[in-house]
Amino acid sequence: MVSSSLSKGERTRQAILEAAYELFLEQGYAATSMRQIAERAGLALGGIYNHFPNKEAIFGELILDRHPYRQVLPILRETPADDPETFVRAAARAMVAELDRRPDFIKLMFIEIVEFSGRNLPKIATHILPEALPIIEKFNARQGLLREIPPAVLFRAFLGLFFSYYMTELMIAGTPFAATQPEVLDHFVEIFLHGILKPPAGGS
Amino acid sequence: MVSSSLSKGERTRQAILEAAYELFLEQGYAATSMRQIAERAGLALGGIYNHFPNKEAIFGELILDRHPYRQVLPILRETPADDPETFVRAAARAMVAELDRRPDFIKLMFIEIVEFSGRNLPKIATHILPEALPIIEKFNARQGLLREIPPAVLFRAFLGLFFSYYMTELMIAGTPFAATQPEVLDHFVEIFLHGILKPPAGGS
DNA sequence: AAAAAATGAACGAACGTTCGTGTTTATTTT
DNA sequence: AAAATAAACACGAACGTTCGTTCATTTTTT
Repeated sequence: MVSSSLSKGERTRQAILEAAYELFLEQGYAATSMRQIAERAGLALGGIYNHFPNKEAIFGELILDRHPYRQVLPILRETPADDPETFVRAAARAMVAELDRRPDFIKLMFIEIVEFSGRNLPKIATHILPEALPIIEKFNARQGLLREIPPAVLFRAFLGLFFSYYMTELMIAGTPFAATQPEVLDHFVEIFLHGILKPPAGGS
Repeated sequence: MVSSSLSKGERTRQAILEAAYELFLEQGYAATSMRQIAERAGLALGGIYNHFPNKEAIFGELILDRHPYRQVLPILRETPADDPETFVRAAARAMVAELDRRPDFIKLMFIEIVEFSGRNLPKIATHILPEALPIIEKFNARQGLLREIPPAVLFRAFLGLFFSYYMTELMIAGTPFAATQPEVLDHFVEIFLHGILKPPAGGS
């Protein structure tokens, strides 16, 4: 009998989490039944309760581990930060590409907000803070080249602007506005770096 | 008998919509039952079906009329646009204040995304375009003072940046990070106007 | 042999919707 | 103005499903 590195119990536990994750994303939390989870995880209905006390416990474990920040922060951490301009440019691209690759992380957070009234948000934020610090430090390290704005605020604005870029891109897909030019992301980078105002005449 | 300006039928119809609206916001769509809606609207269960063919039709009507854009666009339209700088400053404040006043509009949109997989988004976008045009025009009118970025993109970046400001403000309320300084919004305005980079020496 | 995991029938409760019936409002005919 | 008819609205029991959870039992893993 081939033995896995994980115990049998741990393996079905993971299968339950993965099945629930997929179903929550497809249908939301309330619309997903324990029977569906059991079926997709490949075990009988009652078996779930050997691993989780109830339905909400499954969601509670998922929301801590799969969250857009958990998805995006590692990407940003690995983006080289030689100077702010190239960092922002590269980081924006990498972040949007990653969200595009796995849009599901965002949806799980929305489910949390909609169906749990954001009850778990504080726990999530606390859970994630350590990962955000090194990236904030990237803005801090080049402070000499930046306006006098706290690095954490710069970071927050960065996340917000490009996160919303991705969200609106999603929203208008399949609408009459969908004639979106590919350079819009570049415009966003431009705004983040230099602002919307025309530079005073003669400037660089 | 005191007669209202609305017919009896129209009045209970509105009562149903209002009751459903409140309940959807409190619990989400799937977790709200027709019985709850009937009770809060003050009529019997079956009576709902004299006004709506089914549950989804109630939501479909709500999502068209109550949407963060519908809430925010009128505010922005009334903000004076003498020059871009004061316009952005005033508009950002007004927009955040309005979201703060009625946070529920946002949640309804999240419900749409989570529990209907954004199925209604194209309809919503089309529905709202006419209201957005005059505001985009505000950016366009002062094009001489702005970088060469399409006005619609400027508008989108504006909405995205300050919308996300509000969202993150919401998220960190009640967390250890909540020591947010009131000037963060000013920093966001600064970034939107001038960017994050320090101006070249000797600049304005 | 003991513990852990899997099974599926069963439970009571709640779900969205239908339906027959009664009641109120509106419209038409006297 | 009154009476008669039609249309709209309100009711709540009932239908067939499905829900989350429990449980006694069997199978598999330690």
